[in-house]
Amino acid sequence: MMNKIVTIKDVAKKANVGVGTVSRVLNHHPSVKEKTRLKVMEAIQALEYNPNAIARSLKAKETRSVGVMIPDISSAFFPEVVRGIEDVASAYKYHIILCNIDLDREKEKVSLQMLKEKKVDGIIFISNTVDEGLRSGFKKIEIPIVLVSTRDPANEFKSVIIDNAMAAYEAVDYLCKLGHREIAMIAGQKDDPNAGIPRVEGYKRALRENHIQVKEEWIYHGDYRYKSGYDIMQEILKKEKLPTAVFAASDTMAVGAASAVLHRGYHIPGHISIVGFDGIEVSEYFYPSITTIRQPRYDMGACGMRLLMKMLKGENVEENEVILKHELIKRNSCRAVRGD
Amino acid sequence: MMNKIVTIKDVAKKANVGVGTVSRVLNHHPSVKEKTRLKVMEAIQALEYNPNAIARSLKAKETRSVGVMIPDISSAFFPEVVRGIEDVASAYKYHIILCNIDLDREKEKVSLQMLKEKKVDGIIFISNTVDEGLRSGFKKIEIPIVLVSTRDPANEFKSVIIDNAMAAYEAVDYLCKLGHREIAMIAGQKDDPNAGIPRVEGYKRALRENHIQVKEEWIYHGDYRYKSGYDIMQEILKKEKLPTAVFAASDTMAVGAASAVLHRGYHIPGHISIVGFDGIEVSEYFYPSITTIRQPRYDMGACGMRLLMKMLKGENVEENEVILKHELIKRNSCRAVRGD
DNA sequence: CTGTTAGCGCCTTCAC
DNA sequence: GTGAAGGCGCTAACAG
Repeated sequence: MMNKIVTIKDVAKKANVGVGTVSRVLNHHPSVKEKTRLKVMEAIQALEYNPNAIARSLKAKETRSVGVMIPDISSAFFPEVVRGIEDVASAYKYHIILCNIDLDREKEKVSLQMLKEKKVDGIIFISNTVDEGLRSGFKKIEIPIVLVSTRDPANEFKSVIIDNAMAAYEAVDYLCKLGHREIAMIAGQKDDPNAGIPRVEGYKRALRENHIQVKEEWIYHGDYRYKSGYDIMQEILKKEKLPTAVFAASDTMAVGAASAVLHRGYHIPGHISIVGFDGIEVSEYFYPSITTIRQPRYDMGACGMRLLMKMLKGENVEENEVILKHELIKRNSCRAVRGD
Repeated sequence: MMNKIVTIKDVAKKANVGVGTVSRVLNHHPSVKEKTRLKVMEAIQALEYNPNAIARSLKAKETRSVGVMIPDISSAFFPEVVRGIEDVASAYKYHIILCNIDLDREKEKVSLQMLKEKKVDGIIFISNTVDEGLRSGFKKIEIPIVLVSTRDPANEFKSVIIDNAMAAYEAVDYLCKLGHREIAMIAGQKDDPNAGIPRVEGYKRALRENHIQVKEEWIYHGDYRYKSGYDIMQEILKKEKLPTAVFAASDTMAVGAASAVLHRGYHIPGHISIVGFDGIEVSEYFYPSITTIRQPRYDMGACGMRLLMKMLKGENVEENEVILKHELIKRNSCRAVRGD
């Protein structure tokens, strides 16, 4: 049920003016005599009138709402991104409609259809890869769309992202400069064009540039979650030759790996150094705190939303891909090793 | 900008029927001949028509949307609650409008006004205390409202919550039964009727029932955040006489406290045992994993939303306060101490 | 400056 | 069974 119905008409009657005048007052139209404006305002107060955004939307053909499609709000990486989006949105008097997609193409479709019917003005799509089906779905809906923390291989949509390869490079280079030469990697999925492949690339390049041979068998693939980090680390710890450092493609895996190390009775960073990726809170709260690459999650959301707002206002947006700066945060999970 | 405009009228024309008939088909009205139904469906397909939820809402006086007012989506406790809400909402074809309130009464007002104008059908209000201003705001808006993880002292609104006093009691009783007699508490704010006061009460009752004297100076007050846990623990560690166990009113503070203990060179649980509260992920991922009280966050959200749905459908809801079950999760941060 | 009117897209009587 | 018409609350164009 919607609210009690005090309409613009009631206000008009009460103030002895036409509905047009009330509308003008509401929209701060300049051409209203101060005196009548006051009369109208009074009536509005008296009747406790508030405008009906639905009716307004119907007329204006804009809803001041944007859809936010996200894998899972309860996954540690995203809440901060959403917060960034929401802050910018509410500054512009927009609201967001959250859709949890769970990396499920079917849910994606359903949500997209829903957003279409709810007539959102734009969409922010987070983290999942953009495949052919999605791309055509996006094109059909004919509203501005911004990708955050993912990119469109075909480059048809604007995106906000960090330079994953570069970030991974810096993380691993840091370990190399610390003297580590035996560095394993707990990577993401092999076929993830987003957080998977580029981070492995960065890892390899850092090794090469530091004249360390890349050993493919030291690259393990997890799913960014705690358990996979833990399990893979257990695996690593069984080997004859242990690495002196491990680079994980997510903080959650890094923490899983760290727990496995500690559980086994080794010391961090005494025996093994660890670097994570993302900069979520757990990397800071873990003991020892984990060195990591910080992704500017809040800014990614905020920047994506600002971009979308520009597009909604019809402003020209030149850049097709916004690369935000990441940051290597040095904490207590890494030590320098002596060369011998 | 809203979508391209293919309206019910276009469909009607294309199918050679009246708009009424199209509407009936859309709403699965029984009294439509199969043959015309097919004709209409065809036209819908051909034109790629999709209904305009805005227009529908205007007519129907319901938007199928609910407002969710939350302190801060980027705070660890809430995302899972929101996920629960969203899952139930989308099952009913509702969507949610997220508002971050930051425990700021002014933002609260602004958001409430916004939700009013957007004509949400109901509101879920999370975690903040319900004061007089808010209560009157809620009453004016005249739509169903459900409180989650908080309650209304005046009992005018339905709520979904756990038994905080009981949960705290169980946590501390567990420590007592393990043989601890020197148990400090890192509590929440003194005046928080929600997660503050009841948890202290539970702590005290557990001590009393285990014939342990309550020492007020062993009750410290933090703000549920990491730093306050860390700082307070440092304070505690400076004392002559150390407690053998610490009960924190949030996992985040528990982890902060644990870090301080480890940083100081003590062992957990060897020297000091720790119990947290909430059951957020960090309590599980920390090393050693932290014993805690799990709040069923997802269910709290889902249950709150189901309650709201019932109210929206006009069903009678007898219970005024739903108490969900918490759970003591025993992990590796507590040890038994020998009586002497 | 301000009142009146015609829709925005949809649903719902009310006749036929 | 189905078409036509009225109206949900609002804005914008057109007169005055």
